Amino acid sequence: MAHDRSDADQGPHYDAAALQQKWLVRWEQLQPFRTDIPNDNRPRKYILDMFPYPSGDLHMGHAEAFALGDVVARYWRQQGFNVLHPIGWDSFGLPAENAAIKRGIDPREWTYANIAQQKASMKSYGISFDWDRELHTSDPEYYKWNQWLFLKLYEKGLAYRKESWVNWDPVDQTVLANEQVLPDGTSDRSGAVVVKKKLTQWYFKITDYADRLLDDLNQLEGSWPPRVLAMQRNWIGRSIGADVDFVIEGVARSDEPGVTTPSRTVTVFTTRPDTLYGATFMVVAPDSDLAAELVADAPEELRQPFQDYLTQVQKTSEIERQDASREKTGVFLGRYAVNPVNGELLPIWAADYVLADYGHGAVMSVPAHDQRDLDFARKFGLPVRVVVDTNAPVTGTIPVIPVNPETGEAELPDDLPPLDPSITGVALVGEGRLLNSGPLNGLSKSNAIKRIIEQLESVGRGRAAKNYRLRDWLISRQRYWGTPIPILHGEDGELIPVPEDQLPVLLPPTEGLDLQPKGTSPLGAAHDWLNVTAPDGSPATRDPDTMDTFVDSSWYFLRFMNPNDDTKAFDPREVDKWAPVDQYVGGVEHAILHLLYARFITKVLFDLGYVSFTEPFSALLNQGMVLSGGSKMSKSKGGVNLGDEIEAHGVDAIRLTMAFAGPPDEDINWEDVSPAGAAKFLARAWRLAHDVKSAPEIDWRTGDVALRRVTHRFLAEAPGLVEAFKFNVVVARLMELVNATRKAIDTGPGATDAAVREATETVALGLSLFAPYTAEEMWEMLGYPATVSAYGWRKADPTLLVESEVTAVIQVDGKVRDRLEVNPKIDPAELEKLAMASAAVTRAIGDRSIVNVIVRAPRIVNIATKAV
RNA sequence: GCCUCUGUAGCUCAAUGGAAGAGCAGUUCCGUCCUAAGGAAACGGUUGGGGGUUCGAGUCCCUCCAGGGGCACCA
Repeated sequence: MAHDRSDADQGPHYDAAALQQKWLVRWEQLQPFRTDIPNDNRPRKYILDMFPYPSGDLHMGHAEAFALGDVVARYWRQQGFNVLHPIGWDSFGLPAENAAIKRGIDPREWTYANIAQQKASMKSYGISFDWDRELHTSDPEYYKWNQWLFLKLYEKGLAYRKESWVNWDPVDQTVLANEQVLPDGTSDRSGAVVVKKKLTQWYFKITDYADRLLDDLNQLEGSWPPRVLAMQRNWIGRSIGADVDFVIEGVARSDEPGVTTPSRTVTVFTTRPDTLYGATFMVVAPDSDLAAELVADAPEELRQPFQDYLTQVQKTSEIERQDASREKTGVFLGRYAVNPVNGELLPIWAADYVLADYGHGAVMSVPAHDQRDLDFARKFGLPVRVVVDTNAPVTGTIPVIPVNPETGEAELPDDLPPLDPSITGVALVGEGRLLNSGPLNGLSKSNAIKRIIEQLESVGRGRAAKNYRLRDWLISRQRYWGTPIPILHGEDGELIPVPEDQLPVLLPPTEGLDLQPKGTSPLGAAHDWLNVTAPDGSPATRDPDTMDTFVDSSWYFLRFMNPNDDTKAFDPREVDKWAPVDQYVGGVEHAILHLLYARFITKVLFDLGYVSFTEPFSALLNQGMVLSGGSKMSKSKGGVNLGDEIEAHGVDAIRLTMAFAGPPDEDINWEDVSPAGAAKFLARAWRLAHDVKSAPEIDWRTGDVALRRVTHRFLAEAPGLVEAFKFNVVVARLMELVNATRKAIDTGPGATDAAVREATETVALGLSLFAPYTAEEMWEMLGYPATVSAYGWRKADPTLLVESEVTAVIQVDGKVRDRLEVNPKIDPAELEKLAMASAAVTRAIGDRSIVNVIVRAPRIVNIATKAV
């Protein structure tokens, strides 16, 4: 830390700012982290930090993520690996466009100026990136390959257009993917409440990969954080069940007397086909085509109520609609479906608890065994039939439920038998034997499901089926600053892919364009750009939308192997050498979005034969957030500013603070950590190197054995700790080593001892993972040429790890009665003999008889006794 | 409500089923013209509660409590 010292005789000062200035220049010259060393046959590691959006300056979140990722990268380099640790910029996207609009400048200008600034901050932050591989997704040289990727998906039928209800951000005036809508129904970008709009948009068919995206998560078990795996599984949301076909009876047409509409079939998806005999009505989504179709043939007096209901539903916000506690609403459509197993007529209702875009937009309602259906049935007086015996007699009586006289609340006894759901209002969702179900009676749930599916299949009225919560990925955006979609629209509306050799479709200049969001793409107004000639000579227009920027980031990790190749997106040979990414590092905010898309695109590229692996990121480390006062730190909220912290304590102290704060995946409370403490520790470490009074050539074996043991324990322990991401523990161990070395210098063998040099060099090597400036300086002070990052980790000497004597604990009935200093290789029988000979032990046993003696040499002997 | 992770010293965390530890902070002392760096010592625990398995449990099992995260009208 920089001190204003008036007194120059105070001894050596650790000056972080000076070290930064000195080594930043040296590293620029030495380029220690360039990866493309020819004929390098060291084993490889691909360590990747999620590339940042260029917001202009480094913030706390980046500082933490990059510090932690760099520990891993530097560690593997130190372990003798050829490490690829690249960095790039996720530089397309809304913030740049919005900022540019606000300032009246070109988004390019704003973006690339930000990158220049942020790059400088990142360089001084000392991350061991290979800057030669830097890429920008907003460069035509990059987004050309987004377009290539789009065309590949299009050829494969994985990119398609459809009209659908989409999420519309009314502030940014663009559509959003499902994944970009937060659980509270707001946009993850603008924070605006998302509304539904019916639009024709481009989608990627990620649902084709739902099974693989789900099943392959098992491969990642243990190397991805459990919560991310859980979130992905939830998001994909596979349900297994059956499709059941119901015939809907024709109805007499009101406009043409005597004419009956033909009957038709409606398929519903259910996870509980075993309860089919308990179905008492059917519900369709009010906003589905099916509802409109059914009601069209319904009696006149039912059509108006339906229209009113639909209008009301469409006014309901997504947030409200998803509130499960909200009272059920719905209207009867005047139509009936025939239950395929018993011929019963089920009235068909429209209700907004059924979603149009899940399953078939219709459900069979089994109110006895589904809470939603039961709520609905009770509201509208529909019948309830129990078909599963959930392990207790079903009664129709209302039990007397004791009421707590103080609180006035009902106290339900634990052994309350399952009751008629139509009375209790509680659906019976437990498992049990089937009843009231014809041939299914007496069967268990799983057998009943098997049997009913067979039964339905044999009459062609149903089949086993799967459904997913996952929807297709909507990739169109009505904004300027993104990758143009490489499709032409012909005169007759036909879709014409831009030929590959005409890529990239460049973004037109912003001159004359109004980028102000207005609901349609600004590119639509770029007439010279928009109107083109199709390959067959006919006039056509370009697709005016741009791609979701998550397309850009879904494959960028493949581009780092040859970021400047203008002949292909990536080089499969080079990719094979490095990918998949051995260690991916980034924030948990991408647990679904980016990671799911990248996994999807990787699988597509695998199927297309471009890559030989199906999962892009073999291991994932999620760092927590940096919090201040309980909320995420950001410039806008004021409070602690990264730049100020670095100014005050130095880069190394901040990086060390990040690593030392706790397990990487936990949030950091800035109030709980002490960058000043970290700086103090660094100064202490640095002073060791200053104090060492021996030459590099000195033979460590001549050094003080006690200190050497501490050093070698650290050498033995640290690698495992780093690999388990226990960086905070490594730092704590480093502090112990520094303390032990200090003690050896001041009150032990002194600064000339070989063990002091060995320990100090080990501190420098260990610190080089966390505090590169300090480590580099220490290394130089210790008499070695730069850079410390070129030196390997040292192997612990096993002879220094075994103690010459260990303490064996002698217990009687689990209580410690004596301690013996013994040879670690002591024979169990001998240890037992020694234990029995102990006076303290004999005393503890007294007149009790020995029933068992457990000997675990050399650690412990436990003598179990009982009264005679 | 469901799923999931986590509860050990003031804080952050260690501890192949075998003696409950470290770092930081705090306390006292030494040092100093003053301040700080530096040094020394001691303090700090019902391992969230309760049950079980075991010769032996922070560790394994059950249960409850607390906190974090995710999902939640997806049939």
